[in-house]
Amino acid sequence: MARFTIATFNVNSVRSRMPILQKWLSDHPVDALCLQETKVVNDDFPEADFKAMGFRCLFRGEKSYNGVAILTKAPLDGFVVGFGDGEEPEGETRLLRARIGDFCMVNTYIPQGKAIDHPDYRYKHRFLDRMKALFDREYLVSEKIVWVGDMNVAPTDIDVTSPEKKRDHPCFAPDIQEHFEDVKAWGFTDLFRRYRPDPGEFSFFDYRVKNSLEKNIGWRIDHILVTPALEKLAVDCYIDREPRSWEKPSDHTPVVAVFDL
Amino acid sequence: MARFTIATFNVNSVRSRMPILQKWLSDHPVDALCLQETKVVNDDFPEADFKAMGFRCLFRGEKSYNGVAILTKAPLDGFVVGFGDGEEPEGETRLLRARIGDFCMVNTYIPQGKAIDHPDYRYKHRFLDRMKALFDREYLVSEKIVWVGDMNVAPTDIDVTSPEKKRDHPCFAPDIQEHFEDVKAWGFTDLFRRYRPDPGEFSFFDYRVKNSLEKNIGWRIDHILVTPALEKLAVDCYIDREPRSWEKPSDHTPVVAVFDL
DNA sequence: GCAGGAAGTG
DNA sequence: CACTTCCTGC
Repeated sequence: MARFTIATFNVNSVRSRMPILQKWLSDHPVDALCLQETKVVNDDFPEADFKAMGFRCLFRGEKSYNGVAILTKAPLDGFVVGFGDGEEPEGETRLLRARIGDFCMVNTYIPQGKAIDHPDYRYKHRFLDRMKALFDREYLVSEKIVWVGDMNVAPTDIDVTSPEKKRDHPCFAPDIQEHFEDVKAWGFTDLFRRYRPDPGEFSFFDYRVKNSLEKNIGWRIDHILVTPALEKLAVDCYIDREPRSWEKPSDHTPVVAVFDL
Repeated sequence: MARFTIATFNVNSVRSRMPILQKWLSDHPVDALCLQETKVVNDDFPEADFKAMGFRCLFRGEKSYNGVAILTKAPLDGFVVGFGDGEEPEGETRLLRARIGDFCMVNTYIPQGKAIDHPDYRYKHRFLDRMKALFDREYLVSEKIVWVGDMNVAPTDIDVTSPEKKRDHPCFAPDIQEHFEDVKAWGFTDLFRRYRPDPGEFSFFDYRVKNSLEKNIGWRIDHILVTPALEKLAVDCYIDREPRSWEKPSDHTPVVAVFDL
């Protein structure tokens, strides 16, 4: 029986976040780390730094925006960039998938959507459609799948601070919540909620809201979702608020899942 | 008989250099410190930090460029901003003068000049003219005057790495060297050369020259010049290369003079 | 190469 | 608020 930990962390620029990542990883030697918003082209990804920490690196990024990475201690048994559905390749820096052992890891940075009447919101819905199609097409519910990332959806009222004020927010509007639930219904459980049923825990604290961390004004939009086969092996899932309080933090903070394999 | 030490340091942004300054000053408790290129408006000068280290602060800066400061442990007996010659006030963030006891301190950040055929080079010459006129007008050679700063002139062939390649450099061209010598001839001695006659010691190591410090590729353009009355009291003058090797260094490093009063 | 700033993004 | 790019200066 071996411990296996997975973390997801929207770093808001991986290069700016190296000090935070080094510090955090020295205390949290996770087996797999999924990053979003690396904001760096592949050539400039700080691969050497992660290799020095014992990680294999998978990353796909572009200039300024988006960018995802999967970092694992164990060897990777293959990976796919994007949806592989022959449609627009926009997903390439928002979706990265890997197999490690009998594990399927899916790392997504779902579009934020800007506003519910903005064209990007339609793109966000389309992205969720493509996720559903992806699971239907390429995976089995019986597999050990962990789908993590910045989903840019706070699923319920207890996942934000003032739900009433956010009904038309692109990360909280009922239609996007329903759509997200619909994809999850393919076979996923929200692992954090499985272990922490109470309100008031968030993974994102907007830089622009002053003292958001101290006042605990945030959003739970970063998720770790697992299929039943993995849920059985899970022993914990938590949000680590600490890195959000350090010098030069990301506006997000890591979510961690612990398994006993 | 009391020790008195003066240092000059082009900090290339005083705010970015606070860690270096704190570290260096804790080991080198100088009595007076002259800074150049503070790159900060007066309102944002980190006066509290220097006060906490026991300094009185005199500073004049502007946004992004230039900026000079005189920091002293002893009370200041008056100061003047700029030339006070009624001409263009450009000198205001490049020249600061103070009297402490029977000492006259003159701190300059002489214009770099950009290129010998650039208008700024004429301005550099004009600046030197105004310095000469300043000494003629407001000082006596018999006084104890210390003129320090980033002079942006390497006086001789032993003050740079490859003199042959630099004959048309605005900090090394013969005409600027002669002009600088001409001003010094008013009554100043180059205190560093008085104690260190050998080549190969520099106060500026360009960030753009890779491994400039290790390869000792630099310029001696930061100077401490003294009148005879002060030269008599001097006991040493040296360049401290150390801070240039620390994290987030300035491209310049301090020059220190030691007196026995 | 490393500072500072401005304009644009979320 | 803290990223980005692009600009300037030395």
